[in-house]
Amino acid sequence: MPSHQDRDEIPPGTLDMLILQTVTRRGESHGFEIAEAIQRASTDVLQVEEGSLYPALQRLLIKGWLVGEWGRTAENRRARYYTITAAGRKQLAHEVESYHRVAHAIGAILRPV
Amino acid sequence: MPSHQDRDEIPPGTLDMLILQTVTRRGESHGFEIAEAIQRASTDVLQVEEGSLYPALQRLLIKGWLVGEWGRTAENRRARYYTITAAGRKQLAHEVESYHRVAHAIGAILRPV
DNA sequence: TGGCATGACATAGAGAGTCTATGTCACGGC
DNA sequence: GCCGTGACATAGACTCTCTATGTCATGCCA
Repeated sequence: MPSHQDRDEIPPGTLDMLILQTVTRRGESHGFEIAEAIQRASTDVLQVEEGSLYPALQRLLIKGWLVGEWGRTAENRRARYYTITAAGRKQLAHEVESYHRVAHAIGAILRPV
Repeated sequence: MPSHQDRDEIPPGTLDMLILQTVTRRGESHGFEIAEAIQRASTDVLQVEEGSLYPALQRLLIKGWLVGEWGRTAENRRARYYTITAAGRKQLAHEVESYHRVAHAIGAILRPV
């Protein structure tokens, strides 16, 4: 039977980018939704643990890249809904650009002439 | 004038893979050569600091993925020459495969339908 | 011959970021 | 009225890269 632990870890430094991107695409979302969306969009390759998710969301709030607002889910649970800010959009653009530049450089090393 | 600090950092977790790949391509190499080769192959996007390089080489020695042998450079400086082992080749293959799987997943999130 | 820049390796400590494990709290079904 | 569950939260361990510093021998050059 296949291992139940065959998911990869989120590469350090990329979680913030993935969260910002997910909130940008989905609009206002709460933590659980964001984590699920990342896992789904990665076809189950990446799984965001709660112990990584919530500290990351705090960072993004503190830096002003997200704003949070307490609300209620469809099942009437309390939840914090996050929205991206203008600064967050700018930051996301920077991170995506940097990510692609680095990924391209690594690709050049892995696939030498 | 352009900033002289516009290089990106090596993403945590990828340095070992880049070193193994570089030693595989170049054959027997010493530390300085490896760092320079990575920087060149990345078209100067990535720079390996000595404080990252030597601990990484120690890790790879301890894990048995590289073997090291003291020798002399062309300029008669002492240097440690590293060669990849069979286990190192296997490990490199694993890391490259995992890297591509994760990169693909992240790409899917960044470029949504 | 004596100082000194340099090549090459090495280590200590800081800082960032993810993970595991655990805890809290309120809703709502039974 | 209890308890599973959704959702948020924190503490601590661990990994890894960086900055800063140190060592040591070679060979140039005054």
